[in-house]
Amino acid sequence: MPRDATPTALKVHHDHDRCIADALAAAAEVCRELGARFTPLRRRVLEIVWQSHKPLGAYGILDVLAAEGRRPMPPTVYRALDFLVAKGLVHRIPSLNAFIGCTRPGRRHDGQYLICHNCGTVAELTDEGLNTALGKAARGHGFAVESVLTEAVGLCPACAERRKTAS
Amino acid sequence: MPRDATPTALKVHHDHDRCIADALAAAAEVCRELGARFTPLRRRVLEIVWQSHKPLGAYGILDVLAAEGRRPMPPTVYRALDFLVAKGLVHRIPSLNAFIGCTRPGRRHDGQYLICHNCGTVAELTDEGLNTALGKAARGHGFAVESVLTEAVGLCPACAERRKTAS
DNA sequence: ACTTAATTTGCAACATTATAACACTTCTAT
DNA sequence: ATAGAAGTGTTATAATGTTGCAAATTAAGT
Ligand SMILES: [Zn+2]
Ligand SMILES: [Zn+2]
Ligand SMILES: [Zn+2]
Ligand SMILES: [Zn+2]
Repeated sequence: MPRDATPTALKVHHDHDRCIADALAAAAEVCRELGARFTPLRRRVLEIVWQSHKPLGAYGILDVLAAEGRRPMPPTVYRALDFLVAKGLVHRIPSLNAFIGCTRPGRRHDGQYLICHNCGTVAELTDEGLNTALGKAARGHGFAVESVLTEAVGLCPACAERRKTAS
Repeated sequence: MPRDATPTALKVHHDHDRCIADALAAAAEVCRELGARFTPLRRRVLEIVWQSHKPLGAYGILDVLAAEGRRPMPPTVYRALDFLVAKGLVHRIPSLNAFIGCTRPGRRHDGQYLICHNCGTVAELTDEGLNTALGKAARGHGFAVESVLTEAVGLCPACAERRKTAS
């Protein structure tokens, strides 16, 4: 896969079940490599995050789990999310208080998140050039960057198309 | 002032009272130009935000106002903050749930925020090159960026110096 | 000046997001 | 088997943010 292929979230049609299956398999592999435990709860939370096309909040995850009989309390879900974020399997989008599955798990990376203000989907870019450029600019002022999170708000391709057609 | 002069927050010594006075004067001017009302409450909230060297949360502002006799309720402060953010006088840092005074009020801009994980100060950069680079990358995937917010976490010059000296 | 409309602030109640503390269970390693 | 570590369940609470309506203030028109 080319380094900057268009993020799945920006593609109109794709086999999302496959996305989920791949993500879970990759997560299991990452955990195995890191010696971390990919427990049923963590697996299920990751799956729920991936099943949502939009970023999902912790309480949204709780609702899904509640609907399927389990009745976990907030700390349970937050702990699973903390784990998934720490292992780089999920990203938190601070401006949305919500989480999305990482499309490039395994390697550590700083992402750029493209948030559609019309449909709410979020796509993840990983442009290292942007990060190094910021690192350089900050360094010029004596600031040593360790991690970066970029949130862009705008209109996704699907919504732009829809808007054009409607007019 | 050169376009990318080092942000005030990264300078070790400066006359912060002067910072605050300048910011309030600039805010009054911006509001006048926009035909917006710079009421005492809004002015006071902006002042409180500027008086803090670190980003301040809405409830932190409430505490300051409460300590001086006034007992405003959360909506009062949130509305003042909404106004100040809308007019570009204050920025919200989502990952901190907190606010900082804008160092370049007036012109609309997307900033990069340098958050020191040691002392908590935040400096604002405004590197348009970074924003246009992200805009271009996103556009390559069909996404039309409208606004960007970049949060970098790392070590500020003062803390780096302190750490070097201590070792 | 007087009236009216719009904006701003006060206030009460509530909604959402996140964490602390501790008990209990499950897994891992010796 | 047993001890320690890691994970989960549970209760309660903290921190952050919003809705809706009433009262006060301000701006604008007559
Ligand atoms: Zn990622
Ligand atoms: Zn969209
Ligand atoms: Zn600014
Ligand atoms: Zn610092």
